[in-house]
Amino acid sequence: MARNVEFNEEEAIQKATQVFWEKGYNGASLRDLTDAMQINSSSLYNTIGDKHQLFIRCLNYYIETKRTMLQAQAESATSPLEALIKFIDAASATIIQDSSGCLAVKTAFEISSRDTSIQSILKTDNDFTRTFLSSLIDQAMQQGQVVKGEQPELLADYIIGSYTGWYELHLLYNDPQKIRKLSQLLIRQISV
Amino acid sequence: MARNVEFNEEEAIQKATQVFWEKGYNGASLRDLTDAMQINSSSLYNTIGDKHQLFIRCLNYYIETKRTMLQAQAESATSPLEALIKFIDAASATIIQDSSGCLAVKTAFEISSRDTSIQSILKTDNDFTRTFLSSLIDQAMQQGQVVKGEQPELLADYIIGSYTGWYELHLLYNDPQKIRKLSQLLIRQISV
DNA sequence: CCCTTTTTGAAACACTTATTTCAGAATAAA
DNA sequence: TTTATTCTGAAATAAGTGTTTCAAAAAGGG
Repeated sequence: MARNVEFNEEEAIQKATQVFWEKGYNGASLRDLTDAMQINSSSLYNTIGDKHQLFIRCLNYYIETKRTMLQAQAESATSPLEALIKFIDAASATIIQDSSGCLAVKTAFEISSRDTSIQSILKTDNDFTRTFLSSLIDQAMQQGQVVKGEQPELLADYIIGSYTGWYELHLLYNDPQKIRKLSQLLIRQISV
Repeated sequence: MARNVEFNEEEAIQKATQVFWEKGYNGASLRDLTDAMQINSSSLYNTIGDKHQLFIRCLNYYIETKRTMLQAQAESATSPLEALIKFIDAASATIIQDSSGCLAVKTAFEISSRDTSIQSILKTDNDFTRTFLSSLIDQAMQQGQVVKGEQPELLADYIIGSYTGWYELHLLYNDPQKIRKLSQLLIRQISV
């Protein structure tokens, strides 16, 4: 009945994500994006929408990919504390690998305070991670592997916040050893 | 002999800082900036320079102002641990006040990985804070107010990193109580 | 006062921005 | 094969970008 879409939408989103990741939302122009996606702007506007809608697709794609990776690491653990440690190790390893930082964190600082729809995506992701971590912390406390006396949710936010801090330090110093030491210190602080 | 500059340069830098702070480097247009500074772009280019040079002036102005404020708090303390606690409290209070986050941290995530001159300004500031904090930590350790067994410099980075993390959490949730609890948790973690 | 020097305001600059238009190409059901 | 529908490419759009130009205004020493 009608012509089919020629490009692979998921591949195009991947390419665009890379551009936003490197240059940020404002730093990435539509030409940068369509060049990387190898599609014409009319195709973009016909299927995905405008720059903002494209960014939301990319951000969701990035968040889902990353969450899957981090949790996969934790699931191979044999105890709650080991799962926590694996999660933290995976997080620090990711930071060391990605030279341009975390798209979610970058976005939080670049535009989240001026764009509530994006803010809410990031909050949802944070809420998810907090729930995941505080469940692990709660289990680890009951097994005596993590010091009781602190609220699991607070400790979860503490871990999430540390992760953001490591990203900044890595962006500035590009010193993998620094990040590894900080992540090990965090593990020492929460476990006993 | 010749005409004088009509505008107050420091006031203009202050106004521009506000704009960069709210909108980020890429998000702030030259018209946004000159409107706020209430000067013509020719005056800007004649005295301060282009957008990049203006930003560097603003970033330095911001960093110096903030550093002065935070250290002033610490200096009124009667013991190294109290100085640390006051520094951390002042940091969390600042975060809660500033609805648009920290310009230095925002800049780190927005452009520092692609702009070495700005990266180096941020590094110098971080280095300065680390030296300041690790000196306090060292003194507090010798007085038995902070747990020995960790390197003061690592703990200093730990505090700096936490601070960045709180900023992100505050940008997303705008929940002062959350930041206060996290800063108190940090104080509990380092002191004994 | 004049004269040199510098600053200012308004406009122009060349280029980039995000977005839209539309003729022609591709598609697949009728 | 026709036909209705949708997609694509190239171009056009209008507004915005950072930056420069330049005549006129201001300043103060000679």
